[in-house]
Amino acid sequence: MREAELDAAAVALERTMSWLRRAVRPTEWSAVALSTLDALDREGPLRVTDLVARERITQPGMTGLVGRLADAGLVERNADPSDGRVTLVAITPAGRDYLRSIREQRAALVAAHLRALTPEEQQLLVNACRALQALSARPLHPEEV
Amino acid sequence: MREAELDAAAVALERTMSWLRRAVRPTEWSAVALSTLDALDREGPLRVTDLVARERITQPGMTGLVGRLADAGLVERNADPSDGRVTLVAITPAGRDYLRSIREQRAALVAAHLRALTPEEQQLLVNACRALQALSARPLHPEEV
DNA sequence: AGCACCTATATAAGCACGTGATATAAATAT
DNA sequence: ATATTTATATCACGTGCTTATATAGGTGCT
Repeated sequence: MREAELDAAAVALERTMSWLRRAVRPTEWSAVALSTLDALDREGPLRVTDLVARERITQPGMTGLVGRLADAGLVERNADPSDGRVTLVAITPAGRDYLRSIREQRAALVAAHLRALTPEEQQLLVNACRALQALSARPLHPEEV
Repeated sequence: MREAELDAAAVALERTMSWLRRAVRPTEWSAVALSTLDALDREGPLRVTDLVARERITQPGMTGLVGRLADAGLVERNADPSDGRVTLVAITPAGRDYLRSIREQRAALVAAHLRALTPEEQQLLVNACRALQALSARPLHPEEV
């Protein structure tokens, strides 16, 4: 029965994800691009290979994305002094600004919807915040499922 | 301060959405396609225009998507007896089967991650289920944000 | 040192799935 | 009846991925 509850929670989360996709205004950058910027913002400079492992995307896809982000000035590519093969990707101030503006805009939209829920429902979601953070902090191993 | 809590919850939800995108295995069908199938499954046959209003997609895009789904046998297009212009789109049994298999697979993956959280965190998420359902049931007006 | 192999990234060609502009056909209004 | 509006379809195109392959740097063995 605890299993059933967890399954129900998983389904609810998945459906909420779908709702969020429809709720947020599409941006000029793809979901992968935003997620990549977020990773660089929170974890500092990363190699292309690291980003490939994080995002569900192929290596050439990530190379192309990094190239477009660099052209737009949102990230910069630097050489790794200790290994001539790798390119270290770092977010720029402009990238941080852009990311923050998107986050604020989306949070405002979602918060507006939250405000329309009942106070009890709002409280339940506020309480669940910690758990959501723990969940979304979980690393993803490519071998699973 | 309640505002701040709601904002924090909104941010946590948004970040969880991003995590879910990375967590789930990409399917042969796009997120829009799955969301469209879900809408047809839960609300019954809909017109192309209804689907356009639900999903963040243009009308030609939806016409194309419906065409591909129909070619794959997941939906069928029928004429509306009361209005010769509209095509009513309905999910087929094969479409339902496919949708169910995806939902089960994703729920299993998310549930596996939930099981790795602390019991308290699990309980918080189980409790928040009702609120998530209420949130994801909210209709989206195109004029907002 | 020299050679084979491995690893990190880049390049190239192609395809899926969107977009905007426009066409067509049915309904509605005058 | 004709004009206008509405619902869908078609067309040409672009972005952002994909797979396959190339290139250049690192590693290990003799």
